[in-house]
Parts: sequence; C-alpha cells; structure tokens
Amino acid sequence: MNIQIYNTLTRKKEPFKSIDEGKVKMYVCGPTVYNYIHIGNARPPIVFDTVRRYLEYRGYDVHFVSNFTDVDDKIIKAANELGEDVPTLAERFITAYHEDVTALNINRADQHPRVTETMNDIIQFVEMLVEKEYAYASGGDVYFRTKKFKDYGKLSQQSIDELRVGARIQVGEHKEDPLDFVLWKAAKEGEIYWDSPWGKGRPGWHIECSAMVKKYLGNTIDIHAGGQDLSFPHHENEIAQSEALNEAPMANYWMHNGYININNEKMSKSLGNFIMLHDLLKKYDPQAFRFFMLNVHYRHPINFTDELLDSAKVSLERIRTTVGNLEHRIEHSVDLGTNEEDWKKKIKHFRNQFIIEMDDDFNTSNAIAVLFDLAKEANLYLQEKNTNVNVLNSFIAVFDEVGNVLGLQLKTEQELLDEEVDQLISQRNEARRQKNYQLADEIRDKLQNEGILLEDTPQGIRWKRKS
RNA sequence: GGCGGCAUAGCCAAGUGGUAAGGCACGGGUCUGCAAAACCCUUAUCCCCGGUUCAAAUCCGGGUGCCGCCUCCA
Repeated sequence: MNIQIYNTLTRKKEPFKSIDEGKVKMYVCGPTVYNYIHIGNARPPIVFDTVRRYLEYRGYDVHFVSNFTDVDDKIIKAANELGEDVPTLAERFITAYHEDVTALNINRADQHPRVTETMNDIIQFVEMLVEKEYAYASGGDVYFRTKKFKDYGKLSQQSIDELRVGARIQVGEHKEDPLDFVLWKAAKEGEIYWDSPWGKGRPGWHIECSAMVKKYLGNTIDIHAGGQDLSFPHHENEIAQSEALNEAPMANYWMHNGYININNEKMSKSLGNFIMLHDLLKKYDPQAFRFFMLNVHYRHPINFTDELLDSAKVSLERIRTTVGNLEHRIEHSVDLGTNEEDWKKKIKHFRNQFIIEMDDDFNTSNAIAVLFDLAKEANLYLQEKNTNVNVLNSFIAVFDEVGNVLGLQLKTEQELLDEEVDQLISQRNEARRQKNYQLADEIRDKLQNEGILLEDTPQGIRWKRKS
C-alpha cells in the first residue's frame, strides 16, 4: 500500500514518493500577522498538521516549515491605524496565532521563519534572479520578468496570453509587462525599510516563501501546501522565482485546501461575516471545531454555521462517550470474557481500514467514519456480560492511536470528584437501594444542574461532565 | 472572456463503472425504577435530458443552478 496524494500540478492523485527515503520536506504558507486569524485561516494549519501527523504515523521523518509574513502592506496599514510599530504589532499577533493554533492541537512547525529574519536570504535571492536576468530593477522596485519563465501558469493551468488579457498595470508601477510581479518594493516616506542594492525597501509578497523554502528545505521539496486561493498568483509566482533560479522543480506535490463559507456566503470584509478563531474558541470546544473541519475532505469547501458545529460536537461526543465507557468498564470489571483473539482481530481490522482511508489522499471523512464503526463495535462488546480487560484496552489503544493521528483527544482524563459530589452520589446510591427514587432523582437533577451527568450502568454509576 | 470546482435522504457528508459509508435530527422498539448511554428497525428512483455499457450517482454530450480564481483574501 502506498499513500496517494492529489497533486494540484497534475490534477491527479499520485502515489507519494519522497525525495529521500523515509523523509518528507514540507512547507505550508503561513499567515500574514496583522490581525487574529479567522476560521478560514485555520483550515490549512488543521489540515496540514493532520497530513504531517499521518506521514509521521506512517513512519516518515517530516521536516515541516511554515512562515510568518511579518512585514507587508497590510501590516503597515494596521500598524498605522493602531499607532503601533510594525514589529510590535506582528509580534503580538504571532503570539496570538500560536495560542489559537495550539488550542486546536496543532503541533508547532520545526521552523517558523519570519520575513524580517530572512531578509539577507531574500535579498540574495533577488540579486541572483537579477543576475540571471529573470528580474530587473526599476524605480527602486525589482520585478520578475514573467514572460521569460516558460512554465509560467503550469500550476493554475493558465496560459500566459490569457492572463495577459486580464492583467493590468497599476498607476505608478514600473513594469515592463503587466504580468511581471514585484520582488522588492521601494519604501515610501516613513515606512519601515531594509537596505538593499536597490535602495530602501521591503520584499514583495511571493519572494519570502521561495527564499525560505530554499534556505530551510532545499531547491526541491516534497510537499508545498496552502489554501486554494494561493495557487494563483502566489504559488505560481513562487514556482517562477524558485525554478528560474534553481533550475529544479520547487515541489513534487502541491496540495491545496478548499474554502470555508459562512452560512453559504464567502467570508469577506464587505459582508462583515468574518469569524475570528480567537472568538470562536471562547465559545466552542476547540476539539469540536477540529473535528468539524476534518469531517469534510480537505479539498472540498466547508460551510460553517453554528448548527453544523453543534452537530459536529455531538458527533465527537459519541466517540468520546464510547471511550469513556470502555475505560469505566476496565475499572469496574475484572471478569474475563472469552474469544479475546476474535475481538482483537476485529479491532485490528478497523485500524487497517483507517490506514486505507487515510492513504487515499488523507480522506479524513472516511477515516472518521471508521472511528464510528469502531465505536459501534466497542459498544456491542460492552453489551457482553463478561468483558476481557485486554480487549477493552485494545479498543482504547486504537481509539487513542487513531485519535492522535487526527489530533483529536478521545480519551477523557479521569478527574477526581470533589468531596461534596462524591457524597451526593453515595447518598443517591443509598436512596436507590431503598427504592427512594424521588430522592435519587432529586440528587441526579441537582448534579445535572452543576454540570455533572450520572449514568447508572450494571457495573455501577458512571459520571461525566456536561460538555 | 480565460481557468477551475460543486450539485447524493430533513441537515452534514463519503463513494468516481457492479446496483447508495458514516454522523446529526426524526419516528418505532429493546434495555432502565425513571433516565442516560447503548443496541435493533425505519428513512435516497444520487439536479434534469440524452448517449455508451450486460451494468452509471460514478464515463461521454447537452442543459439548469450555485461557487471560486484570474484584484497581495487560507
């Protein structure tokens, strides 16, 4: 079996083969840090964190790099508006980004390079492009000579001629050709700047990724990923810059995730329907949000509504309840059931099925369906009078293993009850023994109001916190 | 105008040639002191019209509807 990846470059699923056996070099375009990220921005980190986890699960040593754009027009504008300087503002939102994304159980990249810390490499990169005549300085700016790069348009399947028809030169630009794009931008009066061979300025948007990929991962990497909207012009331009200079493919596999809509509308400033992840996470379980995102194949659009997120939360809860019930059974049962091997075989089947689904272009939707199948099987097992601790543990182990790959915490930590609650539960047990169901129900209601749900099982009481 | 995507049950969503996964919601049942959890049952002529094929949600042609990119928005 082999992992299949849908490659935007070829518009096909292809068997994944890494450049160096057992190793994967992967780059994901990161955020421009001028504000909190919105929920659409959260999709690439979630999706590609999951891809990374899966590749690691399959035994690859993954070198994962994701950048921060910490200086650009939007940041400068935001900083001006807030009366803050650019580095302070960027730093603030980088910190916020890490907080938000950590809540979603997204692992840190091996490197998170910033534009401002990669300035020498960027300048060098541009210089080399100028030397090769793929770039030219003009009026303090430097532009990429797009028509000189013959493969231009190969990622987005656009012909240069068609593009040229729609392109336009903005007033005040010094391009030779409308399709040329800026590599280095001269600073306006009062703007933050870095010195360069072309005067004071800052990098254009696309060049940073080319420079960072080269610096941290090399000329050709295995996977380059980002949101669908980045494929043109951002990734197209990255390819042009990098391949013009390196004379080697920039990445073997290009992966792009789909968009998120809000109530079936595109998120946009004009519609005023931006949802900041930061705000969402105050109200919702981050795990439920991650689950919600993974429940849809990464290349398909997702529609976000409160109802759908609620529904995802209930779905996730179903699996967690099963895992909780398995754990509860271990604590409250020493009975040894028979046919241990048969059950273990079944469990193994689900584990294999999970791998088959994920191998198929990271089909998390199907992988999650396997989790529900496993939950059903576990629930059936829990209905047996005698259960075997080893089987229970095997179930839990697979939930844990698979959950980890998806970045979902399925095991609930066992909290200790505080004394008061503990006492109430004892009182209720006593009341039930005496068939004083009125009192028993009163206590149950009281605890429910405090957010503690009681379930009577043949193996004794089980409680959980209301989520 | 160019490039591309999507249309599957009340809702969400897999499935890309062999006769429709999974979840949420709804209804019925079992279990329970009652619940909860769980299990069982029920629920789809796969947007329309043609065509190819023994066989199509799945391939081809033509419609209809929605959407994205081509404007530094993931």
